[in-house]
Amino acid sequence: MNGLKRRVTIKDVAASAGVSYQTVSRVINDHPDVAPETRERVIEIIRNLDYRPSAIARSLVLERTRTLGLITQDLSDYFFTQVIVGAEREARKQGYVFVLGSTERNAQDEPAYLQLLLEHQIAGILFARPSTERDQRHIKAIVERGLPLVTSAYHAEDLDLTVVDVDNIDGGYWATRHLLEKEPAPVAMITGPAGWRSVNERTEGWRRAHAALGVKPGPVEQGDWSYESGYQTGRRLLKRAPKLKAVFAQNDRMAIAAIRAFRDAGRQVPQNIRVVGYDDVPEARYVHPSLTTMRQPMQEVGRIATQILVETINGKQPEHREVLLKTELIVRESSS
Amino acid sequence: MNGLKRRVTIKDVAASAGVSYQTVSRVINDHPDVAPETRERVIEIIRNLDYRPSAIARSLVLERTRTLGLITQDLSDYFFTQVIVGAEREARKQGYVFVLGSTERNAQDEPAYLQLLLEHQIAGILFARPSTERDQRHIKAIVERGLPLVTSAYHAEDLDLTVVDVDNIDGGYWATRHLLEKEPAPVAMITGPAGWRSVNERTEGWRRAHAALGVKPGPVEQGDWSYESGYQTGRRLLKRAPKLKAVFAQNDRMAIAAIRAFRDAGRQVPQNIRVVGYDDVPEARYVHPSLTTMRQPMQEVGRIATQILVETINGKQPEHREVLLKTELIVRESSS
DNA sequence: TTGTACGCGTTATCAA
DNA sequence: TTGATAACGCGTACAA
Repeated sequence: MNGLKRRVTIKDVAASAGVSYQTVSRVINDHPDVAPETRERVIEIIRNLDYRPSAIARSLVLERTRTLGLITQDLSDYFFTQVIVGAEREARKQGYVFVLGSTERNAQDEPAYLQLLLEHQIAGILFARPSTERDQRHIKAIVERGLPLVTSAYHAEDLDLTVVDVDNIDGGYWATRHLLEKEPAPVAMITGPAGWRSVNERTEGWRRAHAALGVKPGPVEQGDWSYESGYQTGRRLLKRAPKLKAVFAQNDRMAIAAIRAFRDAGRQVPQNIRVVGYDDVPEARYVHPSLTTMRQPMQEVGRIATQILVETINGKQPEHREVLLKTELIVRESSS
Repeated sequence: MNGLKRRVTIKDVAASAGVSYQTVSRVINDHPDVAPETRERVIEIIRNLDYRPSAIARSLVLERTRTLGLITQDLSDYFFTQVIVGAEREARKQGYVFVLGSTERNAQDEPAYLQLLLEHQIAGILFARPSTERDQRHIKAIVERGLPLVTSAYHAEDLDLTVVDVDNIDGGYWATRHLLEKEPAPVAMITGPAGWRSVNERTEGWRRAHAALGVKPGPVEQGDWSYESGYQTGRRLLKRAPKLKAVFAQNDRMAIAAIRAFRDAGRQVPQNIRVVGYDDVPEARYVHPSLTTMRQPMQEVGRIATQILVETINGKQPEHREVLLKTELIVRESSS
């Protein structure tokens, strides 16, 4: 077919070194019982022949792979791509690789990719996608199967999942509090879609901040994280509350688009309306006005999630079922 | 260790169905010689037992996997994440999975992940990253190994690679021509980093557009695709050419940041300076002013690249060594 | 310290 | 139409 050279096997190395292939195996796996000279000679040959042990054959006999499944949804979502970057780095460090599960929005075809992943004998799964009700069933199937599973930002009420996430209550609290401290007026909010835990939590933080400062909460509109929805909900907020002073948008995209909507309606940000977003996407610094936002340690989320996943695969019980990392308020023009 | 249930094997199915496991294998692989009733019974049992053939064992005997390697660099780059989305969808459709290679910027650790990929016996590699000189060596190693390789947007002078890309000369031409037709004044340009083929090509298109309309080309500054560099080069352009009328930035990020720099220097876009970007990132519609840009069919690039890769794996010689898809000019406020 | 036999789950070959 | 057997590359148990 194609010009793929025949694979160099452990036997080739053994023959070339004049030992049994068992000895070569011992060298590869750092077993103690092998004479130093033999070891050196074998290592030399391995290098010369550019021999690489077959992960396939190894997996077959060991009955476990060093392959992890990565389930994601939307690679254009900044949060999750950053999680993936951190996760992949950690996996590589540990000698694992990630195979890409579905990157589609459509949750219905999950069985297909799950099947694909299971056929590939993955040792564990990282769920790097937000919670929606639809895939509870699939998650449950994974858990029941006994397959190690760690999620980042994915929560399920009735399942005892290991979750690595950002402290969204805290994040929502400080985003709102920052606005309230500038001026103790109701802070309107643009939320993400219903059913997301991060949405409920950021909302809870927003509520608590108002309670803490004794201010009545402002109006709430629900978006879907997109620019488009940020623009639309921004317009609706203005209609409902023409004297709007401050807005907390639960992600940067909606914040940026809402600012655009305010501008189109003749309002100035931050002079008339102050805005805080969430994420600290790269463009937050460069849009006009630059955007005050809550920065999240996303790569760190991916790193820790992968670390816990590998530990779980190795039979260790995770110490905590939930790891929450802190956000950081980045103040820029939009709230000044 | 952990509670992983023992895997259901072909033998379990065979025993349960009262046939030899060979017969089961025939059913799985749709071989003709099997009695209809036997087939049905086996299929029934397979479903009941939730049996899935082991891709591992299958790969071992077939000496080829249905695993592809994905080498990428920067998941926060819109172009490549979209390519990946298209690639993953196509792979899944064909029964292949992608394993994630390095997502790091650092080209030095490539051997490590390449080794990891090779150990996993990948059937082919998709390079979804831009050309830089540094990894020529690794690419060459892959090609010499006879491993099927398709790149998207990655070109190498001395290697006969199969490349799927966007027609950047054409894109650069029309971006520039659009500005020149608004007003026949020199168009300044903010390029990407030196050494990128896409940069050279967009630059060539820019040059040709000036030639076509008989206008002397404007000044050129080199950025690195980042917002930050767009801001800095924007400022520098203003210093060099205070009467600047039009700018073509080779990506949207730099365009958005340059607009910000112009604003900070007291210039209005598009009233004083018209700007065109490249990519059509989602925020292009929502920044102020909204951004005129060249849209690229990125998912399509990924889809076609994967399709060609799988064909190559199956021993088919690709018809074209280079597939170029067309860009589309999206006119918005920044050039009006 | 080194070598031999066996098995992991599957497909291909050949015989029945 | 079906079954028995070898083979893929490797690690483990045991023997030498």
